[in-house]
Amino acid sequence: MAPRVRFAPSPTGYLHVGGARTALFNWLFARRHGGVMVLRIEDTDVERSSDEMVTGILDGLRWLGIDWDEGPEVGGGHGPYFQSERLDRYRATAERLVAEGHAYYCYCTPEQLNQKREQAQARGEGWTYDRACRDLPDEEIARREGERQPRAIRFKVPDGQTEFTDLVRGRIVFDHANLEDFVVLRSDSHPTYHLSVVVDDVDMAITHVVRGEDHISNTPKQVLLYGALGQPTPAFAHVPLILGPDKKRLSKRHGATSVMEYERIGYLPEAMFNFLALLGWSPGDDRELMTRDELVAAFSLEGISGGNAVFNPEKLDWFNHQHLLRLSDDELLDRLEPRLAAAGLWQHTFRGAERAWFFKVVDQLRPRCKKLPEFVEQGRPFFGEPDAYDPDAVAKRLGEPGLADHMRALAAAYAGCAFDEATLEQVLRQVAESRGVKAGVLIHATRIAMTGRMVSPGLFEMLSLLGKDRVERRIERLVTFLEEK
RNA sequence: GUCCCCAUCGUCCAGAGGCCCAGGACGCGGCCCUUUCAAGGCCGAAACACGGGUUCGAAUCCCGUUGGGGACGCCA
Repeated sequence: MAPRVRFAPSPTGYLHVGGARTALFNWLFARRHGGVMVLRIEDTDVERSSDEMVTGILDGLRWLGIDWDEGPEVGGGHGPYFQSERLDRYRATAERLVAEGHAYYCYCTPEQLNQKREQAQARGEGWTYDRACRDLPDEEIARREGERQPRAIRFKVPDGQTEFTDLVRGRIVFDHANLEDFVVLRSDSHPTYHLSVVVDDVDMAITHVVRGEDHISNTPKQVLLYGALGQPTPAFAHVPLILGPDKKRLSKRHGATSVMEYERIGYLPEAMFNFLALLGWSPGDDRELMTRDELVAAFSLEGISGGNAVFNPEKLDWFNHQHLLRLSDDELLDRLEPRLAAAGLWQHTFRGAERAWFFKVVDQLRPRCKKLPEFVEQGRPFFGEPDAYDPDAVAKRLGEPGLADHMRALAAAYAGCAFDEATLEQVLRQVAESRGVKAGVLIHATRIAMTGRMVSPGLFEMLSLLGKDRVERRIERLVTFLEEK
């Protein structure tokens, strides 16, 4: 049977890297086995959920290339896929549990419970619900119902143990003594997570629940619910968490955690995808740089490691650089256009007459850029005008006596020569020799003339790409600058 | 406090009893290339948390300790 998995985010925040990786593992598993990827929005927390967050999450998934077969915007035969549209299902199920003796009405108020909890904590003890309402006499219940007293519905946890097999960790056993009679339906008749997740996973015929390790301790409660509802339990796979450098759960204070933030900073989705996939999982061999298809082909839940993983930004940068290096010219062009346009450096001719030239420039930039914005900055001398001369560059490289004259001589020589790299280099070296200076003096000065900076792609490649007019103009400008200095 | 999970280089992983005085990658150091900066190539430093078992033999299995993480809500 084809597996059915789901990613079920709560729209109380943007898609963060931890959630993205969970979604990614689910997706890889579904695609690997020809299964179905379901996207479900868990918006039962009315207070904190918002539509804006829903779109944000969908955008994040789409950016990463994680698509879904059933869910928002695509529909499917097991919907609705928003929990807020399924409230009747949860209520009916909760009442059914009560009717069948698996759950009971609890009239304790949140205030009372908080008080008891705080008292216990003050004593340094944990607190679990004291089952005050578990065995209320029928008349008592009838009376309170008659008075329409607000009440929640709690699951009646039986004595014993619950065990389940986790696909990444093996057998896990919980003693019911450590489980409390948890609420399944709140007094406002909204379901809690435990109920809604089980009802939905049953309704949506989910076969494999792949989620964060923080859900392990919730699992026995849900297994109990499956049992009470007479449903088989799905397979579980709890994936490790992503940690910050301080080994604490990754959060805002560690820097960017929103997936779309990485898009904004200039990371490639394929790099992010590759990096995230390898964070806590490996194909079993030494491969690291992988395409989406290779990852799908190699994926297995067994390859997920048990320990938490620290998010390593340097390695993400490396992945990004490697994927940048492997992008086709056209793909790179597509991703660069909006950024160049935003910087006022885009010409429509880059897709037409100057297309080949554009790609040559980009080839020079590629090995030097780890993120997209660097193409804009380093490409500025090619696509626009050079920056103002960097004071450090001026101080370090323009101090040679007679430099203005040397540069004038270079300009004169360049005026009459072919503009290929080899000739450009040969001519420059000849000028340097005839004037009795080291070639480096002219090279560095010319680089500053072209870019305003001390670092750039190879000088002669650059000169050739810039063309005679621009090279002459920029050398003249430097000469003027030197003479006025 | 109770319960659960985890434990190989700084970091991410490989390793499913002998192939391991532990392999790859990022990062770091050095060298080469070189007009700068990268890229690239080569070399190097760097780990089986600790203690008991089991076994002819343990990074690999078991127990304990320690350490880290997670969960204990009418949040998801």
